Amino acid sequence: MQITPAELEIMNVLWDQPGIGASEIADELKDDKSWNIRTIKTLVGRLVEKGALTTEPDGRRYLYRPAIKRGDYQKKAAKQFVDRMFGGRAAPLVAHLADSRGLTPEDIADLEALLGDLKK
Amino acid sequence: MQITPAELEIMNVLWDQPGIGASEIADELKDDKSWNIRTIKTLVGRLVEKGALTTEPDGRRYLYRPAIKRGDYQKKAAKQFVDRMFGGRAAPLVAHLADSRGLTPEDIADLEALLGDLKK
DNA sequence: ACGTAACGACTACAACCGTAGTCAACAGGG
DNA sequence: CCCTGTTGACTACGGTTGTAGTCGTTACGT
Repeated sequence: MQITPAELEIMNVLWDQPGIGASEIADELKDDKSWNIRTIKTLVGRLVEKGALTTEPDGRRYLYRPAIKRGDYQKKAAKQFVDRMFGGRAAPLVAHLADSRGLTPEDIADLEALLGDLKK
Repeated sequence: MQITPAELEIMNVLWDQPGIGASEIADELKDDKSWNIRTIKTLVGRLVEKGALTTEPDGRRYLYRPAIKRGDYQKKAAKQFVDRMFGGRAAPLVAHLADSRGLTPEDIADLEALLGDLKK
């Protein structure tokens, strides 16, 4: 199941607040993206078609919630990205992030802890 | 400059062997992708249009080489990916990779070295 | 010298993506 | 009770992407 960047914005809102309707999604996004409510409904509709969202009737409308877990999707996408971009090697990716200051001190601490676990 | 997944395959070949022609690219890819030579030429043409490749006449044909450095592109793509997928945090990405066995022991060693540098 | 094969230039075309409009039904405010 | 706004369903449409075909030219083998 392929989720496009625009669709991912919708998924992110619903992963944070599962079980809301289209207009609540629009409220949530209106500060970042200037999307017409129609656009949001189209994206939601496509996600439902793809099976990425489940629907639950709520009176005259639907409430939506993700059919896949955020972590699962992130894991798959991360693997795919590293494969395509770095031939499957993760270290160069982290090196690039470090180089572009994409790593906060917090990230570095987290990574250290993670590596400690991995070595065991 | 936007490079699509299919185009990236071409770029990867040319980053490894800059200055080859379309049929050499096809040779290089024929084991992994079953692409018609026409398809490859279309992709190459689009990359040239976009300015991602430079051309150099070689008799009756062209030789191609990347106009952008692999590392630069990787860095930009990595940042964009982490922003979209993980809200800019790198640690969760690495955690997912670790979880899906996307990290080789070699990666882990590299990351350790990298973190050593970063802490300084 | 001639046919074949390879080259670049141009064209094709369906699916997908971003962005939105139309339509008919209905719910709620005055 | 009627108007207005909101909802889902369906439709639209230009641009991008993947995948390739056509055409005219030219180099090379025989």
